[in-house]
Amino acid sequence: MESKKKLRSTEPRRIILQEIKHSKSHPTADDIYEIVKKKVPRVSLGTIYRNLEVLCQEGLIQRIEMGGAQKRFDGQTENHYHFRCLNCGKIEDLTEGSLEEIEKALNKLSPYEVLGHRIELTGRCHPCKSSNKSSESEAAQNCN
Amino acid sequence: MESKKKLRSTEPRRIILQEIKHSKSHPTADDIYEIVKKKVPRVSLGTIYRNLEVLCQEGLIQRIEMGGAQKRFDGQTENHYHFRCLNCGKIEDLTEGSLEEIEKALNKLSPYEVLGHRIELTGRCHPCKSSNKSSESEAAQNCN
DNA sequence: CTGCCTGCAAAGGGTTTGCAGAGCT
DNA sequence: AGCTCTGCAAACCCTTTGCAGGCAG
Repeated sequence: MESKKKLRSTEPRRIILQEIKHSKSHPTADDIYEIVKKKVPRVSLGTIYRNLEVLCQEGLIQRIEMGGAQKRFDGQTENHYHFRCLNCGKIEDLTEGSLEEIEKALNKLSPYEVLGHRIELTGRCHPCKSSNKSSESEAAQNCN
Repeated sequence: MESKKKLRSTEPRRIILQEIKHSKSHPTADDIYEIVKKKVPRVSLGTIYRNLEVLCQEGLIQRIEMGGAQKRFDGQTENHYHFRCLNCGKIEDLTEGSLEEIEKALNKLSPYEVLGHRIELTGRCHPCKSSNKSSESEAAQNCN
């Protein structure tokens, strides 16, 4: 299922992988570009995208493409769910809880062959809830 | 929560709303453009996008922005789930089944205030499964 | 040495926006 | 009449790609 080709270990590639694995912020391609540029000033955005693509193919990282404009990347490749704050846009992993019962129920849901699934919860993170300043309306839930 | 401003009833807007409500194919902006153009040849893509935006804000339609490149729109505004075929890209609504037990389990999942959620199942629809020609590899599940 | 990987720059696709005129209400 | 909506076209943003040179294995 994964390609397992021989990947070369180049400096940009090493840094990209390492940053995504260590980051908890689900960075965008551009976030990663900025980070890598600090260590490899001449790196280009094209290189970032090409490496993200390759690393995804190898199953070393994962793409998140649910709500929101830009794609984000996740170093955790196990199946898990995401919480996205409608106010500040932050994305967090949901790893706690009884995923099993959900997954069991999900598999009954489709008449087709189910190979995978994605779940994204939306709402407000604690900081946004307490500060209570809504930078985006709640209508964003249905239409961001 | 929804704006409920006075929307004018113009021909493009009427047709756009009607088409999305009647369509089961979760059309993209461009799909809608093609349809509307048959009845209003001079309509522009800008008008399509502006109206989709407004209709979303009013809660009359819904955006689907999970996997896949282009955004798609859905006339059904109730919370429901989608199945996307990894092979042909088709998106179908999942309305059957015990959504309740899933939703109950989901609400326990996040430490934050949960306002909504999206679930997308991926797999193969019947036609693609039987024809068995994979236009995209299954690796696409994690990385499309 | 081989061929993967890179930087650069241009192209691509989808979406948004500024403008002046047209159409609802 | 007044303000929204429209067509048109340009701008935008993110992402992808072609090319020639560079570097890992």
